[in-house]
Amino acid sequence: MDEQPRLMHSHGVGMAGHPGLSQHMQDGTGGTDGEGRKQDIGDILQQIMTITDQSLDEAQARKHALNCHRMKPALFNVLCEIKEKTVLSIRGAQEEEPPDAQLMRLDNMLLAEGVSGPEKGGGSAAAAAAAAAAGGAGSDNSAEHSDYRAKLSQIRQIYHTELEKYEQACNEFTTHVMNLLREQSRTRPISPKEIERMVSIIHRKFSSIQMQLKQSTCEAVMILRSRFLDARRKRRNFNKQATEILNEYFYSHLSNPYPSEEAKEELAKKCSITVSQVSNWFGNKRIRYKKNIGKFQEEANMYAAKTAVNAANASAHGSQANSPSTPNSAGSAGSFNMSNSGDLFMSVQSLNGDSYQGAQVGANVQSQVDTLRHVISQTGGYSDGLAASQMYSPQGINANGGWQDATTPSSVTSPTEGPGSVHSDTSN
DNA sequence: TACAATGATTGGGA
DNA sequence: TCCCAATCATTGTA
Repeated sequence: MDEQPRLMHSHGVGMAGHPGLSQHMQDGTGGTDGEGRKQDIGDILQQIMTITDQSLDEAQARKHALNCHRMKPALFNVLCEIKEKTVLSIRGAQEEEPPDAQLMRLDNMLLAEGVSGPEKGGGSAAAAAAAAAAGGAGSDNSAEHSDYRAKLSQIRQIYHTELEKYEQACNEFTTHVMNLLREQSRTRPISPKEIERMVSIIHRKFSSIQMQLKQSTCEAVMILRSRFLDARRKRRNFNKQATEILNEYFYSHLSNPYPSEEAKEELAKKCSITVSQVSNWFGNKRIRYKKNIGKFQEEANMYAAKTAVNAANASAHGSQANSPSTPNSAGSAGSFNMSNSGDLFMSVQSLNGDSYQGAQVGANVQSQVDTLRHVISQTGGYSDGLAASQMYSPQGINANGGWQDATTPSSVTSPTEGPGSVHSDTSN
């Protein structure tokens, strides 16, 4: 550091732009003193040239003598400036580089994924976004979600550790090089500008390493994310109970199989699946049912009978028509009410054989029909519902291929429809 | 292994 | 935003 003032005092003014040298030579162009100084410079150059031939001690002594020589600053100034001009002509074009767009993209991505920036929220937000994109969060999904977060956190930790290492290494190396250059500036012409340039070169090199680190981190996040989403894409069939619950709801609301948001949530809870999965299931079911009604008739009959039997059992026990296997089995005030609606009677009427069922329903189902008739006569008050249900086609699909209007009599005819119950049929 | 069943995704319409 | 329709991709079964 204390060598600094000895290197270059100023730039640009004086004879040929070499103030130090000019100061010594300005009055010497025509006099004997000038001749003497030229001789001095010649001596210095000669000494420099021969310094390597001397012994170490001798060289050290000579070095010291040179450092203290009155012409040294001037000579260094000249050499520095020549060097400066040469280097500038080579590197001038590369000096000012615009901020790297690629680096900015990487930074933005790392920030968005929660790898860089504040830890809280970022990663989980990205994971939540990924979860939402893949259809919500169930019990399995939340396990995957936490797995995703754990892995993301691991990536984040590695990234920050490496980044710290790079920064530390960069600082250490920069300091080392600066010290080295300052030390060397005693014996060779090195300007502060050159040291600065060297530092910026080092920083550039390290930032390119940093960019590689960022790129690798981004790649790791992308791989993690795609794996996470792919795992979600792998479907698993719903378990039997879930399918039964969904089917029961579907067939008991056949005139308008559009569960409300509350009903979907309830179904999702009962089936241990997500609301999106419930929506998907109903979407698929409606279309597939409509496309091939005949194929689903037996299933429809079975669920209608099942629901009716459940209703009968519940009725026999003097309570509402709840069963453990039906969506409204919880029996809580907020649960949706799916049985005993007009839909059920629609199915019951179908079972009576006026339409397609006549030829298809087997003896077993026929006995269920008898049971249902019995249930109807016992529970009473259903005649209105029966009449109302006659407004619908057996499958609840109108002539246009769509389901009946949402304002179906199902909610009107339902004898157990309480004010607190959530009826999905009004959702559309 | 072929085929059916089924959950998920995508694009378009209202 | 929800739904429909088509389609994809995986799972289950004969």
